[in-house]
Amino acid sequence: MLKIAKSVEYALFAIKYMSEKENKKCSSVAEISESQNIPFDLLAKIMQKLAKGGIILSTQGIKGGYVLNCRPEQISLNRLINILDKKIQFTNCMVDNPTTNDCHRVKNCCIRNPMQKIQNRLNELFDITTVHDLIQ
Amino acid sequence: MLKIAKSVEYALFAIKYMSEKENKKCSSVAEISESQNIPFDLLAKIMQKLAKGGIILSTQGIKGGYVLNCRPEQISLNRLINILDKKIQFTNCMVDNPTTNDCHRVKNCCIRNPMQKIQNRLNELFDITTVHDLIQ
DNA sequence: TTAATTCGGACTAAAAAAGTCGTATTTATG
DNA sequence: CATAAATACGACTTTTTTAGTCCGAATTAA
Ligand code: FES
Ligand code: FES
Repeated sequence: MLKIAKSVEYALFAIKYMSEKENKKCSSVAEISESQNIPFDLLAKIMQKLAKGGIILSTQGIKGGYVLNCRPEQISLNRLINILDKKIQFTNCMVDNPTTNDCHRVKNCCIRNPMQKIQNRLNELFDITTVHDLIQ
Repeated sequence: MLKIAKSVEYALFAIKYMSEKENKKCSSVAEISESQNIPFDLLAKIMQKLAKGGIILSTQGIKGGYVLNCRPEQISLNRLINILDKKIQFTNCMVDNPTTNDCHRVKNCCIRNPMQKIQNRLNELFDITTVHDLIQ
């Protein structure tokens, strides 16, 4: 089944929440988790990845939390997916230098090139789609 | 990870094999499985689905096997995916009449419409891509 | 000092995909 | 008619991936 990971879905709702927060106040994981019905621990991990990925800024300690570091218009779906360690990889040979370890057919794989082309189209689609497009 | 199911990959190789068979002779699962390095039992199930889906015709009994029932140009990737019981479903709410059972957010889900649009684009892509495009 | 918060890794559980097995049915051929 | 080689079909197991949980540490406002 070709599906978008739940973590990406959760990240979208979290970003939406933060983007609607008045005058750039930061939001705690607890706050987002409760209001958006997302498991706390899971969301905590997602937020840490978003912070590492530069999408949000964190403040530690009591009264800490997260703020958006850029506008949803500036975040592509593809970037979000990458930050959350998810991948678009149609076949095992869709990597830079595929070895027989990736797939034994690699030496003489007739589907590699055509598959790559479709995958590229999907990547383009995910590149031009912004988080803003998805949460408005 | 957005990936194409192995069964779809296997089906492509099987169809390629059958399409290259001279004068419409039928191919047994054993024959395809060995030449294409695909687990016998798994391929057997795939072939049965392809037969039910009308892509290939089966002949039972000794000297039986499968023949293509249409040309690879006439089979879209989407059709192949559907026949093999795989789905393109980005979120749980990407169904005809989503209930709160599919996802509790369904009543007021802001990502449903925009997600549906991207998913539609992917479906279009998979509709215009034929098996022939993938195995040449 | 304390309590609320992020940080980060290890772990478990659930779901999906991949693969295996057993038994029945079909049919060409000796 | 008996046999062997093939498909038919469903149940089952294993592996992989995703989702979710837990715990202890570090940070910091009050
Ligand atoms: S599918 Fe295996 S190498 Fe391309
Ligand atoms: S994501 Fe749950 S209803 Fe759309």
